[in-house]
Amino acid sequence: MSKQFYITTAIDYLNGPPHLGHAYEKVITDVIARARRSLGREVFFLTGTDEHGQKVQQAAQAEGTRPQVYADRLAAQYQALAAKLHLSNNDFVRTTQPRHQAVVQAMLRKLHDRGDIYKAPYQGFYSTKEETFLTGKDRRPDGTWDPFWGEVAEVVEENWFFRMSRYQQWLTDYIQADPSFVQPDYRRNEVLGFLRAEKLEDLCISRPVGRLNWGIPIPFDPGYVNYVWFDALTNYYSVPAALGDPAAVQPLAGYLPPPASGPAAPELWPADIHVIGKDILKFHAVYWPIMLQATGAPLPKQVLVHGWWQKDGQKMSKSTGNVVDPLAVIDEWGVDAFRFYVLRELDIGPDGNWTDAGFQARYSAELANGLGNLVNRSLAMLKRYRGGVVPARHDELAPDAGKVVAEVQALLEKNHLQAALVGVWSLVTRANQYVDHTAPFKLAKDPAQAKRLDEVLYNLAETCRVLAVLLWPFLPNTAARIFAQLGLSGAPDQFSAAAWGGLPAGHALGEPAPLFPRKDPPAAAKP
RNA sequence: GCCAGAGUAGCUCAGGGGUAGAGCAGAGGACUCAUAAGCCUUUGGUCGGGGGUUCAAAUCCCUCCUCUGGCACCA
Repeated sequence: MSKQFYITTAIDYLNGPPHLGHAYEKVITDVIARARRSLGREVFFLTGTDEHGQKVQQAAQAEGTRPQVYADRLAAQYQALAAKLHLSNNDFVRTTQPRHQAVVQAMLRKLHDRGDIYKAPYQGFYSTKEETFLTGKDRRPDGTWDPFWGEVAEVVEENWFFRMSRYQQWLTDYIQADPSFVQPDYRRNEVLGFLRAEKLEDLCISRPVGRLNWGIPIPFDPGYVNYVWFDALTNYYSVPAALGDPAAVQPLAGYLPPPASGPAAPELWPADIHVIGKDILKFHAVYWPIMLQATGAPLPKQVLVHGWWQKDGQKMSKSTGNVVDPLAVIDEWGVDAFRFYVLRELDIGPDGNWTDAGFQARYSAELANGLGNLVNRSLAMLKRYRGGVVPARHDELAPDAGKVVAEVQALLEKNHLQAALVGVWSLVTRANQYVDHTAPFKLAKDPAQAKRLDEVLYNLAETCRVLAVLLWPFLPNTAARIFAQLGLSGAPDQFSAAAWGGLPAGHALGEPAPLFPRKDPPAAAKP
């Protein structure tokens, strides 16, 4: 067994139902996972939910229920989203799972023994009403507190701290030495920028149980629960460790019970890519590598940072109502149309802007009229003129297809998903041009042109097959439907099958049907 | 405020000393296999303002304007 390609999404905090941002991050991660599998790697794709903390505790309280009951209900929504997006995740981690908590506690004990965790007084301004410490940012310019916070008192309480500050220089050197550790480059520059400008402080990692009890207990101090960092970030590591991955288990030797001997443990750690949103960059590019370094565990190879979506040029917010509900879009347009729009519209990195008009334009122009119509016209002609039986191989479009296949492979290996889609569509366009230039519908009227018609029809059908293979990581449903319409069994899930000439002569097609039905706009009301 | 980055066709953006580019949108045309889709042709820009360097600037320099991102817990 060899090291798998291990990729993760951020885990979602259960403070509300899933929205576009959650769905987007999962789609790009899924495409990378599927692409690597298609290119021959064994892949482990992890997503999950972050279930502890004050907001969950309070939300449960407000409903008069226990936090675990509340968390179960919300987590089910996120699992349903994963299914609805057709994610190919191999596991779904929940931070309330015992397998996760055991690893978190093991890591804390090791760091405590090593002296990287210490207890100290924490001084701050505490709002009893909101049950939270306030920071300087919450203070108004004149130094007073907004009445929203109620009575604010200066409080000193003991807490546990992680000795992060001593790793600042090491981390700076590390990131400087490895340009691919944080991507895109401008995010890496941001990290280096504040590592240069600000002094890292030690991290407060606990809360007294009197204030917060919905958390993983600090194993060496029953008066405290763990606060966020060692709980949430550690999910990436706890799942491999719980599965018995030697690279994850070994650094915690003596702190974790030895894994039950069972089926061969997967080799996952270190993660190849953590896909995250720009809002949690610092935690993943600063806190997390330091936590791992202190633990003596290898660091993930890359933190890949995506941007946020706006709607119609404005920040999405529940109060203004300009939100995009991914589930509603999928119900109306299909999951592949949703995946296509977010992948084609926005490159990984910058912020994007969702517009319904833009969505419909891409659906209509690129999916229905471009890809869908190409497959439909190609297969319909093969059915009509040749009874749906594939003619002898002919290679007229092979060079064009081969060029696109090579280009898309190179782009997939660099996770340039948007550019890869542009590349795939260049083959769609090429094939549509080919139909017009060769005019098989005219050839069909002249019996003397029968051989030429065979050649053209083969090139078109084979191009459709190649397209299915190329599209698999992005639009798995559509790729599978193209295969089915070509009468091919199995899934187009191996990139090597994109090599020209896979359709055998004499093979019988399935039944052609539009892949993306035209959506006529509702009858425009004329004034 | 500080640190990055960006202003190029109606829209989204590429180009980075030598005759302004692509996709979409718009206009026109020939066709008819197909989801009235597709294909071909085409209109359109003093490259944010001003100054400078140069034989030559969208490109390099200065300056101003505007916008965006980041500056420690919202995907």
